[in-house]
Amino acid sequence: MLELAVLGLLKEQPLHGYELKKRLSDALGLLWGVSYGSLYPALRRLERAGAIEVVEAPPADTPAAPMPATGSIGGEAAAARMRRLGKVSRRTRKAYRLTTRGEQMFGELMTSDTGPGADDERSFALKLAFCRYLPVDARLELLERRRSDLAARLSRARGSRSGGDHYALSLLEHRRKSTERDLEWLDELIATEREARAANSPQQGATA
Amino acid sequence: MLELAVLGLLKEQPLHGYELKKRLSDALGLLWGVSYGSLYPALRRLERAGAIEVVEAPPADTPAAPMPATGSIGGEAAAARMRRLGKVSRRTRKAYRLTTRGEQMFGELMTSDTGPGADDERSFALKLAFCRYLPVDARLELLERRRSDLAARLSRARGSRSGGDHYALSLLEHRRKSTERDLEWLDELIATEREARAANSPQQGATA
DNA sequence: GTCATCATGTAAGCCGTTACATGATTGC
DNA sequence: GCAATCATGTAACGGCTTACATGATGAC
Repeated sequence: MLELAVLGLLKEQPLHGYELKKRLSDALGLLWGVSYGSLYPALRRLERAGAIEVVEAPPADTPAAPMPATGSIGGEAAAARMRRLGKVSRRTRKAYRLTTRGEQMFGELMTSDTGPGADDERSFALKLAFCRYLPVDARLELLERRRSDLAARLSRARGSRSGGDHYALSLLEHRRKSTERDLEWLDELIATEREARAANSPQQGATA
Repeated sequence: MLELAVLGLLKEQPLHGYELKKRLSDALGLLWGVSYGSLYPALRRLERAGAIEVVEAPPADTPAAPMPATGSIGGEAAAARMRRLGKVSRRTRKAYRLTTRGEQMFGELMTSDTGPGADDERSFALKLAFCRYLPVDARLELLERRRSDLAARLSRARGSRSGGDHYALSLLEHRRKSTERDLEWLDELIATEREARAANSPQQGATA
């Protein structure tokens, strides 16, 4: 999971560990707080696996300027200050770039439904955050897999005997409603996706 | 967390490992799937810590009969079949019972806000499922602590720059709504709790 | 020179998992 | 006897955390 997050971030631009950590904690951090103790080992694993490599030419000091709203904020403040002061800040940092093998690995991780925590909340959220890199069909498959997982959970929840006191019941009920709303949301996403696909290949029947 | 779940279940009645696992997977299992590999070591830890002890007199073969809807279902089927057939089924099982130290430990775990995963979803759900054992004030504190955690998360989510594409935005928006609903739900629980407290000690001012 | 920040890493440990090994009891 | 189920455990591993150790750079 961490590796997927790293690969996804590096797909956009080369970054070094410190910056990666900040982006994981800022942009995606609303749903994740990663620590150095897991990030750096992950980077080494990925490097050994040939999925990423150290970039020799420095990455022009976090070049998020031309893009409108892609990067994080906190990381930019310091960099912007340095730029204003005319400093380039060549510290001992190692920026990593995705290799071809890394692209491939990213694709595998994005579409795999096996492995630990394949159907959990965070895993899906992460994949959704990066699913712009997927072809439409894979995107739809991701959404529909999640949908069927949630539907299964919901029917289990509905079929379960209501064992417990007021609090347990309230909890179960709240979770049930929450899952129902998740399903509605997913249905919207799926519908949008289907429309987009239909618009891109209008020669096919629309109701298929 | 596992230990809290075990203590909570044993508070109701003595159980052996196999049955505990079933209840964790059935009743609470909608939000948790525990394996033997973690359950039995946890039982040993708890026993060494003096929180639970092996019950010598067999616990009358899972005596959930007098209670209306407290226990799980799946576990009862087998037991009921045996009862029908007149067998008592004295296998090599070890039933555990909560000690005084265990009661104390349960209280500490229920009210502690430190430790790993103190503010995560599952931890709160678990505590809520057992909070009938808490005094009203502790219950309110639990609910309000959770409320303030969620409120903080929400304000962070609102203040975050909307970095990302359609999918990331949709995800953030959905999570924001979801958190808002969690807060509403918590507010209901808190209100109910306050009413109950007021009803139990009506000599105090109602608007305090 | 010293402090804050940037930056990279290691070590120990927690909490849980899967897979495996073992054995008792009962139904057939 | 044999298979299914009940029941208890161990071994190996995974992934992530906290705490710690180290050092470069730049502001003042």
